[in-house]
Amino acid sequence: MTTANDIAKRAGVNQSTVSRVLSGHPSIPERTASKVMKACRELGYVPNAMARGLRSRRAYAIAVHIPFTARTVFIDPFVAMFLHGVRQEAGVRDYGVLLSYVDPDDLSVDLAAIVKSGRADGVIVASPHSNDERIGLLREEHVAAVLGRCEGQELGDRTAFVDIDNEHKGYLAGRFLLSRGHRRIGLINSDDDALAVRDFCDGFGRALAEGADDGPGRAIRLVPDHVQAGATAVEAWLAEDDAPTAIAAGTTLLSLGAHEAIRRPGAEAFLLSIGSPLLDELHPGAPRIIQPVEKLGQAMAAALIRVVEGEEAPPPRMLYSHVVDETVKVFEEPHV
Amino acid sequence: MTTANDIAKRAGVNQSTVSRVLSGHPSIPERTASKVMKACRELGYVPNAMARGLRSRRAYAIAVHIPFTARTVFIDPFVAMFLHGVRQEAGVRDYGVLLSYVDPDDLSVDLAAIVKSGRADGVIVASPHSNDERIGLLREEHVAAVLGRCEGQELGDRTAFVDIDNEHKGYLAGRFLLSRGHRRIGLINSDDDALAVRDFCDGFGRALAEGADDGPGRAIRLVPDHVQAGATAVEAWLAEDDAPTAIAAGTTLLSLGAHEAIRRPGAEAFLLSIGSPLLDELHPGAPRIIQPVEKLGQAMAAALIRVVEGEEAPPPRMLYSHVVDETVKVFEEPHV
DNA sequence: CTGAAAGCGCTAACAC
DNA sequence: GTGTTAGCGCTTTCAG
Repeated sequence: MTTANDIAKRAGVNQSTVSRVLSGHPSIPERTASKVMKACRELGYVPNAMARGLRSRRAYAIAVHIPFTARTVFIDPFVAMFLHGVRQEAGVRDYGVLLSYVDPDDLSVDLAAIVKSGRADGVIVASPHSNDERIGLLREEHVAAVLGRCEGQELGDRTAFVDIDNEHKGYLAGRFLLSRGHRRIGLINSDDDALAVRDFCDGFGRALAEGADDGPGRAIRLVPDHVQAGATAVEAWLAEDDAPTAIAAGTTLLSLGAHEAIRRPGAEAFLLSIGSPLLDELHPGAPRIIQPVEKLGQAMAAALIRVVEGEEAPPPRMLYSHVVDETVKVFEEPHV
Repeated sequence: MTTANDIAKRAGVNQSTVSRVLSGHPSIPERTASKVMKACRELGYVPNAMARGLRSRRAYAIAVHIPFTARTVFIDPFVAMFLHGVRQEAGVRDYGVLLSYVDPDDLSVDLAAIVKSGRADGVIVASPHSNDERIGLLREEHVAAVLGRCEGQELGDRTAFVDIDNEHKGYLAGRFLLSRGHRRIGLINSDDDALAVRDFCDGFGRALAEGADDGPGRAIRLVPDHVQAGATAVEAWLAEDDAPTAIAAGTTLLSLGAHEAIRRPGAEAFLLSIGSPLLDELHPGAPRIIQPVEKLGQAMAAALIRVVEGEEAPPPRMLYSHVVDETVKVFEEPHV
């Protein structure tokens, strides 16, 4: 194992000089720096992260907490894309990414422990049900964390918020369908009690109020978040007398289910799906809502790293979706 | 921040005794242990992983290297399930899981660096194209690693191999279709040059030789690994004169594509898919090959941890798939 | 600008 | 059985 001391000897300088060169300390003459760098290269030196972390009281790593219990996680590409974004941003800033373990049978896992142990400097909590009690603990322990939108959460000085604006997403969906000339528009969404779902519905309702024939009461249907449930529900809906002429689906799985339904004989409706690589494969070119999922991962990582590096927690931030139709036309709704 | 010293003072013992208690050292009287544990609980003590790692020269963490560039990774639940398995096993053994960052544009990332830096004790390389040159470096640097099957890789003393037996999987697929009475059976698989694909085809060919009418030459078709490509190919195939009466699909996406094809008018064939939560959603109850994906993650993590804990690298290990049909009947092929 | 030296919190000899 | 002690490899004062 090569240490900074080995480099120092080889370069004929003091070990602390090696440290300074490697951490980009100012006022190091070119000549010294290059000597050191050369020695590093020759010996294939990689600084020991533990020693560095122990001394500097920083892990240069962030943890990502994702409840892997949900079956949906295995199906919806959301998580993979999100993680990709996190890694990208963390990688750029030379931070490691740790998967925070969650025992499926024991959700009482201590989210703060991974930070208290010094393995990570902060946590990204990517739970859709982020208003659980454990989050309060993070703030109490002054653990750096970034969360999605969570109602009723106080802003700790080490807590940042970044999320996709689901209300806007729902509004966007409604506005888009209206813009296509539809007046009886419907939304099928998950019956999950996640905030994301409620916000989406709220936004959709707001759009409805601005131009649809139906009120929100009749235009939104909540079903279990499964392909088959979505297919069944949409099929039944379209068979009704006052069936909508256009439907938006609020989740990836329901989108797939809705696609099943509208191609069954007798059913006919314009369908707006949630976009994902999966949808692109199965229904290329379908009108779809594009969510900035990778960007969400990046933004959460960036916000967290900012906090752990001592900057003030940035103000809550929302990311906005857009609609793509006919593979070229992009539909956007300005967000206030 | 609470340290072992704080615990020691509170419990009225020496700091090293605290260390001993926490690392389950033998011959510690019940009374001392409980005093220490009590103090830990009261102060919410979490040992500092860096200090521990620095001293013991172990990170108690493993890295997972997954090439996140491939679009397929976002669609196929394989990766999420695999990661789940890894985390599960690592969690049980109190190891952290680190995502090894891969710059999509720069695959020259040093796989050994994460271990040399002391952030992780070993690497799981989950690349499907695992016969790339970087792996040789792992062995040269004596980095603990666990790989899938890779042709031509020498066994380093710190290198373990665990993989799903794809040859067996192909054989299983062929045998299953034959067992259902089909004599003209076909396989549609990815045209990717991954070993996994070749092995699958080999195994399928072996089964064919034992009882199908066609030779392997005509019975296997390779197409790009996309839903649409699979659908088109299967549709065309089934329209031919000597069309197979049963088809196996070799990948998740091709399975979905094949499903598209066989429900188009005029096409008719028995279809054996690759199982996944995604398939369950879209085509519940379809005959399918169940691969032990989570188990693969667990097994790779277990093998790696064994190696990093100083045990000899276990011999290469294969995991076997089975077929589920009619939601109850399980079809297995013994593996030699 | 660079060297010397003091630890970060823990583990693991080594004493007793 | 438990205390004492010497570091692990690095960062960071403090001198010079």
